[in-house]
Amino acid sequence: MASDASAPRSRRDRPAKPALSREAIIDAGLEILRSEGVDALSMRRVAQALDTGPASLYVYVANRAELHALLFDAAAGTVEVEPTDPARWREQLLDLVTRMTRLMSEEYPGIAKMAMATIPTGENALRITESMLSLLKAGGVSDQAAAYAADLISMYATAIAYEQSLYATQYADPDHQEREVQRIAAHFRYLSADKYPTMTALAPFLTRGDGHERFLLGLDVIINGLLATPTEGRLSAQAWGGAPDA
Amino acid sequence: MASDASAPRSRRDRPAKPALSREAIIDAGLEILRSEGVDALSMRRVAQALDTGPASLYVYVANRAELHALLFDAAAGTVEVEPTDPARWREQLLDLVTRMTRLMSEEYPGIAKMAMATIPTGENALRITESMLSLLKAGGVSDQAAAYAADLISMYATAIAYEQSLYATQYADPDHQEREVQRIAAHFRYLSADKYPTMTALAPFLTRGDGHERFLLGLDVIINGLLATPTEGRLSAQAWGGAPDA
DNA sequence: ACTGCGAGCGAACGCCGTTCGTGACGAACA
DNA sequence: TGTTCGTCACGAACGGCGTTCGCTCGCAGT
Repeated sequence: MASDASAPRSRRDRPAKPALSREAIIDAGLEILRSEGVDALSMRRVAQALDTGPASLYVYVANRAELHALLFDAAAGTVEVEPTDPARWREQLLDLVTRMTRLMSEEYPGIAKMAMATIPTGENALRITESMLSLLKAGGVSDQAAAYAADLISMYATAIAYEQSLYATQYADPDHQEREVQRIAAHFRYLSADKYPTMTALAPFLTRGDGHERFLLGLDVIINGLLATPTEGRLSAQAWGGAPDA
Repeated sequence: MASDASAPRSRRDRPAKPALSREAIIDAGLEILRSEGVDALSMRRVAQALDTGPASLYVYVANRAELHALLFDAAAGTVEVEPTDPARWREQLLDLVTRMTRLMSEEYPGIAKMAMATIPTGENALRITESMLSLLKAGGVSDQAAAYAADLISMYATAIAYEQSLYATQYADPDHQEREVQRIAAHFRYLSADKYPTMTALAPFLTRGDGHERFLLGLDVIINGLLATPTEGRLSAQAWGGAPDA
């Protein structure tokens, strides 16, 4: 929302300090999130950025959880969705989920934590869910399967982003990160082959591939599984693919 | 040396206090986790349960993160794995993952948060991973696919448990929880059909099914997807199903 | 009997989320 | 114009957190 220019007088027309508002709080929060990560995002830190005390925020925001929800949806607003093209549904779906994940793991590191803690019900999150459902329907997925798949895929994107953002913040130095992977790989190799026969045998495979490759493969597995799981399988038709009853 | 009757006696005056140890700390932590949830699990709370100050814990535990990792692995120790029976691999896998999820969402509510924050590398976590890999291999999954699937399935179990434990702690009253679901369902129904056509059309499906049913269906989707995704698909054979090169 | 060591722990530091009471000030009203 | 009133801003405080510092003192080794 743009600043209101129609009101000639404001509480404090001093240009020195932009009036406190929900938008100002969200903007400040996003900036902190982007530059300092989610751990730095405290009420006090946001208040400090707005040159005020933490108590002042509570006029516009009920509590920390609400601030987080607002910030998440504001961040989600930067994800653009394109109209569904049925011929390219799978490609579009992969692209959408990739951008969601990138947003949560790179652009606003740590914001995935917020998405895990609450079901996102903000306007922008709904816009993304709408697009995802539309793409799934274009792919010929049944109503019930699409509804559940949207949940599953969102969860996947969020969990992946959460893990990746954790590594990114924990090992800011890429070399350090590489060394950590090597350390774990070595750990696998020294395991007792008696106790962990499969693991030792598969050790080379356990640490293979970079994050993005693994992400795309997981997405493929989910989508293929969706298409391969019968709409009325061994579970009740009502729960999985039947008609709504309410 | 109780010289002053009004002054509290020193802790040292007390005789047989169970000596502080890593095990005692873990036991106390598990008990708090079980009865009060992960949010109550602070260094101070554990110290209090052991009738001491928080500083004393740091002799045995490096920091909060290490305590969490220790607790997670101790909890994982209560999950029993049975020998792989190739004929029943799928059933056994579902059972194993179900028990993992139940552990994290019900028995030790909130412990899933710890599993998301670090790759579990404790002895008991490895035992479970070993079993999972063995079951996947018994199901005819390729080496590379099994290695990745173990990751994917663990992530799924953890994320599901995390969500469920959050609801459980947030809405301790089951009625309240039910009402919350209804509230969200109503929210979906009142969405603008212009902006969210697919969502409004699918609204009845979006809130259907209880947690456990959804959990099992997701697991089915993942396993089916695993079997349906070609070992050498559109991605390089080296990354997905090829032989190790190291 | 003495000594060195290290476990145990009291106290403190600097964070955190949240609440309370108060003061300032524009708007409405007399 | 003067007065009241409601609301926003905010200083201060409360109770909690993780972690560190340095002291005390029981005990093992001599």
